[in-house]
Amino acid sequence: MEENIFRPITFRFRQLSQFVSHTTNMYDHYSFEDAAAYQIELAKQLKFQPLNKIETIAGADISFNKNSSTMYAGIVILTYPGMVLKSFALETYETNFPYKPGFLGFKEVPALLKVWELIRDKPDVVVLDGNGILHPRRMGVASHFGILANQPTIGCAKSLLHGKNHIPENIKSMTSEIKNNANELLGFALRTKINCAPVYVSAGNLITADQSLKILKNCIGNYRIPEPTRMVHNIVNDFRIGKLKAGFHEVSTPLTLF
DNA sequence: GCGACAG
DNA sequence: ATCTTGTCGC
Repeated sequence: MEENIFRPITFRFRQLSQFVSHTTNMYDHYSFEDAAAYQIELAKQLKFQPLNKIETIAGADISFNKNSSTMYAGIVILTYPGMVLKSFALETYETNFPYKPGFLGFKEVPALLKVWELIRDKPDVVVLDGNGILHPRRMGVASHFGILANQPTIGCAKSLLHGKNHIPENIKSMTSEIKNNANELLGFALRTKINCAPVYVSAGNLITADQSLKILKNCIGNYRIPEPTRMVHNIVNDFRIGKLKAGFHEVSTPLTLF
């Protein structure tokens, strides 16, 4: 079998170990064309299988100053379904890949993999701020992270990137299916709070669509944004403005922070 | 060609 | 995503 010389060289060495030892984003020089091809390759590795025991759940997110290449990445670990904050990790990372709809993973995933290394006890599942397979190439940020970290993930986006759905009833926990042009079910709109826009839930990797939805329903608190995402968003923001420091943090004092 | 478009 | 004041609605 000879090697295909037209295969972009960038496909050969983009595994987890290639990211964690670096401080800057190895995707920075990808063209959008190569990035799209890479997403299609990654999508072939997706697996959707039931998760049996879920005792901890994580939220992962990025914060950054406008026009800055410094990303403030964070991951929080909560009990499930208790939603009690146990620990969190924070780290900065340099990225120059621009934001473009459909390519969020290239901007955020390398930074998230860097913080992921700091987490002592890996959670059973990670919720990402964005989509899983609810994506034109089935490779939203949650699926992208899930493949490279070989970790169960769920995508939870605040607005719709791809697909069509009917609006879920204006009742807490109501859902509606989201399908693509080929009429394939890719995710759900979930009404987390009355009179608020729904969030969009999809499987990332190593989990099923139905289970992703069921889990996120158990993460709804008194806000529109489900607890794992809401907490990590608050924490990475405090990290960005200097109120929290990089590193791994255990939360000894129980309960209601943030 | 036109409209849509996660964070 | 971030920058921001007031304001409408439950």
